[in-house]
Amino acid sequence: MNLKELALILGLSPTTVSRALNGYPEVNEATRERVVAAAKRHNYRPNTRAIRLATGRAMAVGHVIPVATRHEIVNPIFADFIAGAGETYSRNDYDMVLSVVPDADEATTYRALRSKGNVDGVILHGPRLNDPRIPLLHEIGLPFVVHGRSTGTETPYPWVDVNNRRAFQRATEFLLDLGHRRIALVNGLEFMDFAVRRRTGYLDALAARGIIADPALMTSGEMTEIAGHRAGLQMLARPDPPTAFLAASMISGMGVRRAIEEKGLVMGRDISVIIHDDDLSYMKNGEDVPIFTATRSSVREAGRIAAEMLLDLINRPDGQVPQRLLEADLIIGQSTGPAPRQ
Amino acid sequence: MNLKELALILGLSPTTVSRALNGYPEVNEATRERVVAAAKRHNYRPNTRAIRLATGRAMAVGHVIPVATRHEIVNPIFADFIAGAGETYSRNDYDMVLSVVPDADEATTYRALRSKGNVDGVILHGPRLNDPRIPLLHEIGLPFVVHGRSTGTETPYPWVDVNNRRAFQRATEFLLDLGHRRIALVNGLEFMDFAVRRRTGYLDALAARGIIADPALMTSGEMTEIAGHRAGLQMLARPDPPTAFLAASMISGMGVRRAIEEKGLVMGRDISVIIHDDDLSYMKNGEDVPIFTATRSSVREAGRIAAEMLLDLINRPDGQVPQRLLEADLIIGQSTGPAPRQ
DNA sequence: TGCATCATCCAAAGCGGTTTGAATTGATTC
DNA sequence: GAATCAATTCAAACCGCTTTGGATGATGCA
Repeated sequence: MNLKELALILGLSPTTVSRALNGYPEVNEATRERVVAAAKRHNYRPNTRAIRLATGRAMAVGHVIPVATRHEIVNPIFADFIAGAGETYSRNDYDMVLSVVPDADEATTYRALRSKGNVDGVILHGPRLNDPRIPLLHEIGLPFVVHGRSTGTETPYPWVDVNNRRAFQRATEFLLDLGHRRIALVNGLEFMDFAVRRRTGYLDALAARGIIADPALMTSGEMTEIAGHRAGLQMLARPDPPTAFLAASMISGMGVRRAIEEKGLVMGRDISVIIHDDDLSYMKNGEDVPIFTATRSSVREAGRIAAEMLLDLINRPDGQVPQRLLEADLIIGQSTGPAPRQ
Repeated sequence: MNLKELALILGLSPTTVSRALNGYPEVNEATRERVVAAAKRHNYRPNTRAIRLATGRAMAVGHVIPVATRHEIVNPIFADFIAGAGETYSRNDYDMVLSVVPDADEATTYRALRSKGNVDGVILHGPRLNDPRIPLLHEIGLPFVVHGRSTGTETPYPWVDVNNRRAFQRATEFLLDLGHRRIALVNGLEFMDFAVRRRTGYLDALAARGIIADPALMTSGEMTEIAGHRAGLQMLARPDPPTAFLAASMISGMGVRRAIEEKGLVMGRDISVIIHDDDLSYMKNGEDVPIFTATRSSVREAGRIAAEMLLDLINRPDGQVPQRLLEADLIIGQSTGPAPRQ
């Protein structure tokens, strides 16, 4: 069932039918009702491909998932971000198209998406310091929203980000208030912007109390259980081990916990741990009582916001450059306690 | 730069340029080279929207992600499955479009995808017993591949699945061989097909040794850390606790481990644990030495296979109904050992 | 030489919608 | 009674490609 057939059945021109269904004012209300009824009855649904060609809009948003060719890791927060964003897209009749691309080909992918007209805009994931993709997207004129920020990028660009610096600063202050002085940072990869901001927050908090950060207590790496475990073991094996850890994620925190327990120590009593909790649906930080004390910010919510921003940007490109900073909550769980007396 | 402009520049008709670029035989080889060179020079990329309308094919594959309205969980294996499938799509110039849909609206979504012509086929995720989506897709004639199977569905349908029954049977046998008699099953939700098959494998192995399964040692629930932890605690608190656990995933296994450790027991010595390992990139089961003894099957690989099947199905619909059963490896790690003497 | 064949290219008709510009009608105004 | 106007409707162009059905010469063969 297509427009022409429907028009024939109704004894109207395709023009009028199209207008009736799209809510244009220049069509008699009685006619419109007749058309709408007929459309429902024959369950007519306009062909998306035709609409897209006719309107010149893709009615689709791209998410480019870079897969690092070295360490083939897909970011686990991805599923939840997508879930958040997807709801927004569905509501607005946009498609979400995912491109899984070896990170070396990312630039090509954006260019192709643009010139082939597959999408009206994109969400940029995992921004790095001075991320080259941002000027690239500006250059090719494809609307975009960054999930995160990119330190070093001069020209303004749309983003939604968690206040990572502030979150880790607060977490560090909280540990300091509990009497901890040797606080370890098990950070994400520090070419990622968020990781650098977190380190800054951590360092700021230490500096504010006149504590000199010990490079031996700072690592950065993949946010996996394994990496967290390894970092934890290494640091706890030192002659002057930390009494507390800041871990980059739920998952690396679990690795740290495993290291603590392997050493015969008890988390929350001997060693404190604070994680950053993205509030992933399949990786909840406890139900009523949180397992970990955590800085929490829902990545799903971030997805929702980013998607709304992008659709806005696509539909009125003249507006301001939207930017949104989300504050993380500090959730007190069972993994922290006063620093043990030496 | 579009086809017409390029044709004008070359002094050729759009027809010839189109054919030259699409490798049709009826164009002079010299002409083809000239066209290809010009296309590259002006970096012409045909408009996808136009191709789609003209050819009547969407050049896109849909993945419908049902978001359960009750427990808002996004399946964590999703990211890796997508990564596997996405590679295949990119290579074949197909788009992957994700629809995040409240599970109640799933049927409507398939119907709409079909009649609006957004996709040429879909991957069905998370099949249940007697899954109504399978007859639905058959009815509306949208090519599809199921990731998993659906017990009770009579007519043949295309699928790729892990041999879950066999995997859990082997895991159970392995524990039995180690002398364990009280083996607990921390299963996924048992309206999911894979969970039922796993239970069957577990029960088969027990029955083959003449062991009567204890209902108190079987739970099914969300595959989260929390749920695994809760199940572990409950069972260990019994007067006749299990000496071994089978856990449905890496994540629920970590919950079980936490329960074991909270009880002051040591995993691999006091209590054995075997998990099913989907080989998720962000959740590796150890590097050289696996943390958990596990039945392992890469969900990413499954994604790759499913995608290839689907594209095949789309491009020659006359063929056989493809079905592919993947066997899981049994990986011996540190989480299992001989059953302790009572 | 005449005719069939082949290689090469093109005009034009789709694909299924949207949108422009104009036509029709009845009511209103002068 | 003619002119004006608003309310409706429609024919046709268009979006940018693919594909059908020729057209045009050159070549092969009897």
